[in-house]
Amino acid sequence: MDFQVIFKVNEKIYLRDPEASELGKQIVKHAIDLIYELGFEQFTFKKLAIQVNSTEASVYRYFENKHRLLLYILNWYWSYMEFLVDYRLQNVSDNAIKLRTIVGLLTHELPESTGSLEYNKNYLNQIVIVESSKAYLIKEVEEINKNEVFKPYKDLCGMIAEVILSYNPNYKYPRSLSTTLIETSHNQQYFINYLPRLTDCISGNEKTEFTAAFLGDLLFKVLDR
Amino acid sequence: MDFQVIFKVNEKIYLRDPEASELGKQIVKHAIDLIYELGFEQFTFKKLAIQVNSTEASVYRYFENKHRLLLYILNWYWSYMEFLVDYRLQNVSDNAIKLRTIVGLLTHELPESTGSLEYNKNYLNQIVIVESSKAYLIKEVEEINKNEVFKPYKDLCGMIAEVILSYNPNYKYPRSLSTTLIETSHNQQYFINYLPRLTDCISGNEKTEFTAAFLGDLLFKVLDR
DNA sequence: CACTAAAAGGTAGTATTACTATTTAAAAAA
DNA sequence: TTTTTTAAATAGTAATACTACCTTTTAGTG
Repeated sequence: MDFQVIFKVNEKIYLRDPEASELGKQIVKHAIDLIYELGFEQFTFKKLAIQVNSTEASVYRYFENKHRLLLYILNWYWSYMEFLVDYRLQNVSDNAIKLRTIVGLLTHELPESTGSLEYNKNYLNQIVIVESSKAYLIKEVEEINKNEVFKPYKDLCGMIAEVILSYNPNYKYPRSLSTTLIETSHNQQYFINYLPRLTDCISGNEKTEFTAAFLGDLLFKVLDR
Repeated sequence: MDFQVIFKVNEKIYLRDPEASELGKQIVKHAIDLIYELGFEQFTFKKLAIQVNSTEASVYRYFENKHRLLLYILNWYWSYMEFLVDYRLQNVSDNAIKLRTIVGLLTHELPESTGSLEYNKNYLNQIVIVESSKAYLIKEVEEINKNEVFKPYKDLCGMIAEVILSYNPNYKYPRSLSTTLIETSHNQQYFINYLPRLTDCISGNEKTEFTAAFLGDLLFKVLDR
């Protein structure tokens, strides 16, 4: 069984729907490659235009600026993650297993699918880890928040919060714990690779499982009393 | 009793010691004001030069670029926070009280001192909340990490980790929990103000105490079993 | 099928940003 | 006082982040 899932990203994020044209699709696809390669700071529309064999001005037809393009990519990711969580929790009745599944999804690479024009999931994952906080840590948050550009993140947070409450209806901070889970999964994965002294991950071979172990331990200790 | 505390910031961070001249001090002081006011993205050396009645090139004599200047400010903050933690834990023998004191320090504004040429502590606090992750979420992390520019952060993390271990010697993730505490304190304080649906803080009047309550609850549940 | 309108994309610019090389001024040492 | 050193300003450049305007392509209509 293999199927393609399409997400409609909030149209306030873009000027012209990148899904509606070949150039648009190339822009998003190559943007993911380039942001991964250069980092968001060094990434420019000029460099992106060269990659897609087009011009800077044409990229500007699709996105107001590179921050909007990042938001587009992250909205896609958050929507996809919410879909994955929902999908993987189907037919699971045990709330503890649900929570473990969520931790697993937040701390591991996205499943690679066979669809042809899909994004590089590994790159996407790294972009989420390194760049996602730059989407909201800006002066214009309140302004752009009015356009619901963070709705997919809030929805994902809400969905996880519901599972937390199902597991322990008396817990007082389901949403804050949910965002802590998400943000800490990014932080720890980043620190393990670049600033390991900020973590307790010592050997290289436990890298992939460390964050899940830490977050799983934390989550159940918090909810089990 | 009132005294001034001076911190020597790692000299690899600057080109010329800003503490050694009047212009240098003005640069740092006004940088804090401007980064607070404009956000790090909109902050430029040109704008800073105008504020200190000098020129762009003169600012460049002190710092290689605005990222280094941010690092300088954060190093100062991390050192100051480590000093404060150490100072406030003197003569406290109860490890639970030590942990509560740490949570309090991480979630509240820095104490305003009466020293004349000091920085605006409120602005500094907001800069830490909003901009600190931008200091390490960059392509050059590994490169600049070699110059020990994150040492004060690691030291603060290490000091908190020690208290965690004193409270519960069996806990397996003292450093990761320590960074989680620090980073989550920033995240939650930010979300409460700008994206409150990502938290469980509903009424405006609990804003100041919410993060401490959430983190205190989390910390002791994690360490008490 | 020709003609028009609308949409998509490209050309060619500008202001700002992020720097640097060179020059001048001020302070310290001889 | 003169020389040397250090600090700061002037005057640039290349790259970035856009914008106004023009051309091409596509779609719709008589």
